[in-house]
Amino acid sequence: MDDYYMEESKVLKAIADPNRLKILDILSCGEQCACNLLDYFDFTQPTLSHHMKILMECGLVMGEKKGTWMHYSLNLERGNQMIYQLMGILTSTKECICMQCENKQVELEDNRDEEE
Amino acid sequence: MDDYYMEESKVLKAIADPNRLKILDILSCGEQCACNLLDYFDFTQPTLSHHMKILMECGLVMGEKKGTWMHYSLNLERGNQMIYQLMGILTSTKECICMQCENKQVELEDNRDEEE
DNA sequence: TGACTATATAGATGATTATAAATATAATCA
DNA sequence: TGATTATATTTATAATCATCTATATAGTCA
Repeated sequence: MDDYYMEESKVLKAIADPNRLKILDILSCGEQCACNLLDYFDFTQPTLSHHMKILMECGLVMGEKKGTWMHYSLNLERGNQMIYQLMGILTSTKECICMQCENKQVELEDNRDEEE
Repeated sequence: MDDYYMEESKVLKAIADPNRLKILDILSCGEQCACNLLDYFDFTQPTLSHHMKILMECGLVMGEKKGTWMHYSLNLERGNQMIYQLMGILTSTKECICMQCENKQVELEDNRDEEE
């Protein structure tokens, strides 16, 4: 169960960086090569390469080498999956972790009784 | 403009941790006090306090002190806002950063001509 | 009041991360 | 072939982060 949070946190860690959010925003309008992407930023080429690797490792970005140029594009299916899972965490569902321990539910009800 | 990515990355950093995702999942079913939350985890009370502070600072969680107990609850409006902004970044929109530099668009078209 | 309980804060530590400089790889072109 | 260009990798460094121990704060109850 905790593996689920671990996996989701990996994708979120990948996008929890202003530079990588900007990269995703740029790619949302279509494929770009690394050299074009670099123009938007102040950092050096190795740093861009590092960020692209992180975005590719979590599956959000796909890379295709065309001759000398590396072309990057968004994997929208992966993006949708990430957002769907995030909404699942923020929403009360039958599968939710707080439904899986009856004692917890009882304690919760007890607390509510005390409050009102 | 870059401030936008900075702000969004702060919320994402806050949730990009497996323990904090689990906390959000638990809170999705309703308010909980800190003592109940702690039962789900292996770490110590000060560590929980630290995580709750981070979740509160980004506005995703609200805390209310009731006597000795601290009661935490999800701020769903903030959660929705976060997801909406995330979807905006992953979607091609008129406001998108890649639309704001005409040169970039020209370069992009040139690249496409070369490819096909 | 004093003892107890719940929570927060301070300070320290080990792990992870963003970045740059230097270097390596690999494709293109003269 | 050699020069140039685009990208990736390696290594080092400074910053950030998760966690712990110890301590402080503040509310409850006898």
